[in-house]
Amino acid sequence: MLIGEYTHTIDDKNRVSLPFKFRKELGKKIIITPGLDQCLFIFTLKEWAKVSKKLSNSESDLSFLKSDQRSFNRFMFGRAAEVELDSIGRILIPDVLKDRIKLKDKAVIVGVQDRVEIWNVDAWEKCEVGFEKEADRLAESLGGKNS
Amino acid sequence: MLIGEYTHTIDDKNRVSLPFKFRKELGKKIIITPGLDQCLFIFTLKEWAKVSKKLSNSESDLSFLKSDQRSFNRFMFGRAAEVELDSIGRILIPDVLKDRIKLKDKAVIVGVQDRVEIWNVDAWEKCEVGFEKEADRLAESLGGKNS
DNA sequence: ATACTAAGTGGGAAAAGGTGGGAAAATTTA
DNA sequence: TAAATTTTCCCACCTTTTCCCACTTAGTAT
Repeated sequence: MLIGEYTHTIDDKNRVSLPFKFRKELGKKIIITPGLDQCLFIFTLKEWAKVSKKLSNSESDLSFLKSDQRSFNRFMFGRAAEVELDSIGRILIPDVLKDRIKLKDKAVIVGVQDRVEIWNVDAWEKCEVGFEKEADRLAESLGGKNS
Repeated sequence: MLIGEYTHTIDDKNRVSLPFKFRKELGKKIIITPGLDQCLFIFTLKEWAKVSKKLSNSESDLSFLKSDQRSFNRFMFGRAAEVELDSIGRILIPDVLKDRIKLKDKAVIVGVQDRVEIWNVDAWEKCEVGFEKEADRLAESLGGKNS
């Protein structure tokens, strides 16, 4: 399971170390895509296979017939990239994606169960403040659903 | 069952001894996460497996499509860590979590049935005062719901 | 009272993990 | 085709973490 939060440097060659603890589970190649809430998603190849299957087969197999679906799939697939880790576990973040979330020289790398998220440092901090305010409400609301 | 309250030192390497009485039940590895009410939760791996399953299985498998779910999962998984006890029963508290509840050089470690909680000393004392005042009302409220 | 044990605290040395940079390879451009 | 720029691969450094050993304090028994 991918869990935990790390702040790593993006060097002048656009390289970022993926946290050592994630590497075994992520494998040698990963898929990086635009994520929701102004972050990037990283999936294992296996997880990506599931996700992309789910995204296409929502109701009909002909997902391109639904306008919303078309838009969302363009968003996710259109700028997704398969990226290989170098010999010591670093990846290159494609420029489109880097610019999208305004990454500078630091990035926060977060494990969220089955996926990894990449965040702009400031955006992540704001997000964390939000969690703390909302945690009780979210817990109550999710607690209610599952029980 | 995990019960009792202990005050232990946090040394300059962020290490804390888990109370001897908890060690057998906790095992060699534990999961530490942000908790509700400004404390930290410690789960056994087994207990964590249950908790994380509950958190992920919303309705669809693509839990990242739901905004509340994303937030809460970032809150819980994003700052969780799997931590191994050293040879004499100490754990390292990750900086993010230590800062979150403003731990200094002492921590209160509390057994609460299936989990252990870590508290800032002052916060715990306030909390205790609160219990004493509220105990009757809480008892009524819980008694009413369950019976 | 002293010695012994059990549990918690502290610190130094070795290893791990993250960062940076140079040279080789590849690609682009003139 | 050659020069220039970008990308890739590999090696080296350095900080942080981990591991191990020793000390301290409190409780207990002889």
